[in-house]
Amino acid sequence: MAAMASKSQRAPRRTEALSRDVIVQAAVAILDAEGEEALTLRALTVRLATGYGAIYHHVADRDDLLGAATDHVIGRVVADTGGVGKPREALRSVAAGLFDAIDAHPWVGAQLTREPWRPALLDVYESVSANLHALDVPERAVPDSAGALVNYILGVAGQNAANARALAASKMDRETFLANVAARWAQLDPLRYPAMHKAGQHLREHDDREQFLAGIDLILAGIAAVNRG
Amino acid sequence: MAAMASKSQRAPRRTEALSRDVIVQAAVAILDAEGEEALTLRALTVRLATGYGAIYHHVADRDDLLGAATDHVIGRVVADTGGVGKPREALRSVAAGLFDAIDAHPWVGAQLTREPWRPALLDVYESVSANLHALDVPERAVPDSAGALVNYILGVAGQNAANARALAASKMDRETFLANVAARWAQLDPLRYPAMHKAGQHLREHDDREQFLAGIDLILAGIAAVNRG
DNA sequence: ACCTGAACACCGTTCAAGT
DNA sequence: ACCTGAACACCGTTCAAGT
Repeated sequence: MAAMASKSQRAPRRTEALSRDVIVQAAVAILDAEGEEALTLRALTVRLATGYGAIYHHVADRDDLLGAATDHVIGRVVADTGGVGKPREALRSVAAGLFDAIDAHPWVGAQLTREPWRPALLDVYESVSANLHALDVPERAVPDSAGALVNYILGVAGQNAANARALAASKMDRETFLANVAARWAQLDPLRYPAMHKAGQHLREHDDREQFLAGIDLILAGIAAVNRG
Repeated sequence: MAAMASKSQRAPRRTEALSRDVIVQAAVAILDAEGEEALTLRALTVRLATGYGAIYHHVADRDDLLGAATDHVIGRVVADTGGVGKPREALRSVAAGLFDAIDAHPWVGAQLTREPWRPALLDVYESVSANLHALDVPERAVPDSAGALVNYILGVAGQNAANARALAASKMDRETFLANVAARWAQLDPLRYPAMHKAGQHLREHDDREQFLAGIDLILAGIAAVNRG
């Protein structure tokens, strides 16, 4: 009743000061809860109880915000895992840490690829290169080797993001979604698509994280083999 | 003058029938010329001299069209290169063919990752798996090995797309753009980013396509090494 | 300096109406 | 069956105006 007394009541406004960091955290929360396309400027103004201009005062545009959110998630992963243990273990743990972060925040997978010059990926490259160096990979072989690892990680990251989007769009639970994918593959013509047909039959026993790490090991074995010869 | 006689003259309409294929080709032309964000429904109606409904009659929505355009570009690459020569050469030539297609149509790189269940990627997986099989990779090792190769290719594809977008946005020519990237890397603190700092100094001698193929060879060497042991 | 929110230009998509 | 194009719901972004 009291609220109705004055016409055209304002929405309650926030009292604490806004900052780039507060905005980035709100963006991450929206992205985690509802995915990339749910991150609209309107949704942000509602969640932060503020106006458009306030957000644009701290952030250049939507892409800048998406990039900052990605850096926010990836930054600590690399810092926490890059220098731990022997180089081979450190490499595996950077990779696993990235996989887990992208699994928890699938939108990061799409974003990492989109703006590769951002700090997030720079840190990944640097950490991978440093560990390869520690593994006694010859200096001139480091860039190609690091590129193979990082690009592989980016590929998996992108696939994860796509899968998460598809899973969300399907509105099925994870179990039935995977069963559906397997069924679609199994239905493929076994003459035209023998490998995929077969893969459809074995999807149950498949673990994404294990396969990801197997790929890392494969590439590390390749790096070792090439530099031995 | 004659045109002015009747008020509210209609835009000239196409005489030939519209088809999904004609629409896909127009989409590819727009994507190649101006990039992904230039592909608007409005731009399509103008180019095809038709209305929105005509397009939606042949195509589910914008994502469907983007996917069909990707299949259009990738489909023939795999068909043309997958079965040529010895398995190792066939594998290299599928990879190189994909690289060249993505280099010529950078938007494909972003799209391939976005909808991985589409025919485009299915064909790639199948071709890679078949050639690994022909390389005598043990059956149970094929999925992980194919995954490593395909995800690596997708990672590079995504980077290529991002680079093309950045190059277009910068409005520099390729030469000065690369020089700028190199300069930015070279400016990085050599203590915090020693590897990237060094990479900035060698970017001139760097060939993306060579590095891509070096990565393929690295992974193939890894596959061979893991299955030998 | 920091914030408000109406207004602008532009999307993808729909659908009643036409042939 | 195939096509038209006004209309709708919704974007990101701007900017005159407020504190």
